[in-house]
Amino acid sequence: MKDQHIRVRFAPSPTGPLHIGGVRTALYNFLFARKLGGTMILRIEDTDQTRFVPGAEAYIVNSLAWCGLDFDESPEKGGPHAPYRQSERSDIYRDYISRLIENGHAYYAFDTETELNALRDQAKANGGRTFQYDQQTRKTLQNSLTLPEPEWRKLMESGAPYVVRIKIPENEQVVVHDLIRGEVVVNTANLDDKVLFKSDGLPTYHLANVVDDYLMKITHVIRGEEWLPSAPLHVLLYRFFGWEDIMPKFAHLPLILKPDGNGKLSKRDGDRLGFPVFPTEWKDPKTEEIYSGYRESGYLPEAVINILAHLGWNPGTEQELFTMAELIQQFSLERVGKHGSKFDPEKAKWFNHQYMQRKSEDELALLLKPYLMQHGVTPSEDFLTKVIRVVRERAVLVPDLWNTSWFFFMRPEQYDQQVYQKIWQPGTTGWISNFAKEVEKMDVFNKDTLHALVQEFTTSAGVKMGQLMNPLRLLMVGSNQGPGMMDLADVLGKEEFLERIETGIEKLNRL
RNA sequence: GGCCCGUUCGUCUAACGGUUAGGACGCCAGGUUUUCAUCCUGGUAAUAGGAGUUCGAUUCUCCUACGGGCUACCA
Repeated sequence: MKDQHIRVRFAPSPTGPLHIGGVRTALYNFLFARKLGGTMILRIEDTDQTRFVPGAEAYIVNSLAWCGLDFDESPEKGGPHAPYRQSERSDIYRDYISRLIENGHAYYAFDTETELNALRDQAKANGGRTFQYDQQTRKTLQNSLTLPEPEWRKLMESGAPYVVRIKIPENEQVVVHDLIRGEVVVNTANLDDKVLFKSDGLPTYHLANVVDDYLMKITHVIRGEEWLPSAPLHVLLYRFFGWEDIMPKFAHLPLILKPDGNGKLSKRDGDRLGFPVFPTEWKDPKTEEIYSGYRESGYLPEAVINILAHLGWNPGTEQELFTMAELIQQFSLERVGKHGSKFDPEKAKWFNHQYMQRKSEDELALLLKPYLMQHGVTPSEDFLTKVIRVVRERAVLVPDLWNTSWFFFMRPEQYDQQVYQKIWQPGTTGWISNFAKEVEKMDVFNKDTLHALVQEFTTSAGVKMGQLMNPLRLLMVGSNQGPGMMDLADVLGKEEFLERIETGIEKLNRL
């Protein structure tokens, strides 16, 4: 087992954007493969044509790429087991389903969806029980087990729609060995005769994933917990095909839950609660609805990865921040927890802040550039660096870079009225003008010399620091925001500093 | 309803059967910053309940409660 070549797959269905739960599943597969020198495969599970959403596959690939996750084999990259889209593999499944029928492990069923739905409604009305197509009820339904062969053959030839169902054996214990949960034992009496092959000629997930995992030589199936209930069915299929001894190992990951209330995180929770659930923005092609993404909200991909890695997994140390390389090195399935985790948007922000602080000045400048262009400002590199130095620590998300620095590039147009009312006293205009005159005389203008001047001025004029500094800030920024007053003045420079005092006082006096 | 999985501070989590039950986020308080944040220091706060096994259970077993998942010709 040690020297076996690890092969894992991430197998989404292209029914829409991938939310962060799916991204985390992809991430854990990726980390597992990369750590053990294995192969990471993307397989598109598009056997349900009715749920196909245009653009979803590209979204999945691109958004994972943004997160830093890539594949060794995939639909676009190809690989030794191509094609990697199940819709392009339908002939393969046809062969395998025939084998199951020949072996007596599957059978044809002719009951229509409407008939079965009627039975379900009836069962519900009668005693709250759910109708299942299983070892009991199949005896009373229309299938190749109950109908004489000539009869069901005739039905098929007449073009009647049919499906193929697995014939679940009676009263057997099926054991699933799960790397995260240990042994899960289920009696076949509780399993139903799931459809393996639909009347549209395509397999269901259950058949397709088992056949493909076998053909693609998958060694480990790492997927969400929602698949645990059907894992015994999959084990049975491996057994019926005679592949049980080379069956992949299973690891069912706990789910990511809503931050409030209960239940698994769903696509609408994000915009309902004010945080993204998708890695990148998604526009629903049908409804035109827009779902926000981490990228567009100003999160860094490395932060998103760190958040997800740490949601359900921990290295057993007190390390919180990881590079992808560290994750690859430290990841192990053994240290994945068993229980679901509520997503914490506040901690997500904290992670992003940490990564923002780790960026170099050049990297931050690059992140700020789009906002500068958008506002038509073209500062020198030197000035930009100075600005970044004084605002960087306040940036939690990428847009904060601009939100906390715009006033370095543009003069304030408006002045916060509340702040004005609060700090502007009868003598303020006079003090500021006198102070400005002193500033004008300065030969060297920087944070130290200005600070010295402020101290000297306040003492001799008999005003408090705040009485001078707060109005100055309002004149520079238009509000009570921003970096330290001395840093602010230092970056702005003497000329601009005085200019803003002059024009600002003019504007304020007109109010 | 049935089947399966789970349960340590509000949240994410750590703890070979022996710890004052640790860390992180949040929150609260103080300090720095004469703004707002950041930052620093400190604090608050948990083993769901009940039986058992054991010299000793957060840790093992069972029951209960609660939570979650599944229960489609969807994945």
